[in-house]
Amino acid sequence: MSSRAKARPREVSLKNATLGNSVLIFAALGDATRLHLIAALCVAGAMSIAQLTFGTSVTRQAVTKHLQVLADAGLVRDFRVGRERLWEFEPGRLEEARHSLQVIAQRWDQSLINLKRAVER
Amino acid sequence: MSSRAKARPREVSLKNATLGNSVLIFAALGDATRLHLIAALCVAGAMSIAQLTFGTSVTRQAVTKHLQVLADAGLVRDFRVGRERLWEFEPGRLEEARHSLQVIAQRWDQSLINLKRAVER
DNA sequence: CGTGCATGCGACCAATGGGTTGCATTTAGC
DNA sequence: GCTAAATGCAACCCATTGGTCGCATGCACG
Repeated sequence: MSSRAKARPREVSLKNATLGNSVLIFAALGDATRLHLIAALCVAGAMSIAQLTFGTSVTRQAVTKHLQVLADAGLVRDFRVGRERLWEFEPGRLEEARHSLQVIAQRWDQSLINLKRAVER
Repeated sequence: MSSRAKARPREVSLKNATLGNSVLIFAALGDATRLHLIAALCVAGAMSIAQLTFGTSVTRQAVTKHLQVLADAGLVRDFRVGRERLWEFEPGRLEEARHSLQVIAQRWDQSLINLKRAVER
């Protein structure tokens, strides 16, 4: 993915590529249970659904659904081992989300600078 | 709930302070309309509800609700000017969210390092 | 080759969230 | 003082989400 291509003069809008992509990620992170799952995968590496369920107060099926949401956001990935399905953390997307936040913050700073410059003129 | 009790020496928790605080922020950011509002406030500074509504495809009341969510997450703040209510972006919390992501990523890196060290031993 | 664990899948349910309409309230300005 | 703009507030609606239960399936392993 990463649709940035040739025709990219200077998109002013924020709702484009950079941020539009992040909505899914932020939404996925905006849930305590899912954040907890990510944390578990972070410290313990790949884990099965049953393992992940142990530690949360919800059922196995609920955990499965949460994992699916995280997968849709590209935050985790799964692979099969025997009769188990292991899930692991995918750090790349997280970095992408962090970058989006930085974009917002920077744009804010730039606006402040512009404002200041306009005042001083 | 959570019937397992005593035999639990080390709470895995990442859900502590740092991240627990961020759930609200991430949830607030996980909506296209709200992200759009933040973007608008970012580039244009403080704006009234009516001004913010112009540009979205939803009603004024919907925008008000979104602003309330953002305010609850500490991402925006408001103040009255005459009969208007102006909203402005609050960069502090965003930085906090970005820091949370970094914490996760770092914990991931650390886990990798630990794993590698354990293997090499 | 049968038993049991780990998971997949679908129906179903309650709560929340995003959105709207309608009406009341405040205040700028003539 | 009256009018109109800007907002507050409450009821209401519907789609999505988080969660459950029940049952089917797949695969290890004795």
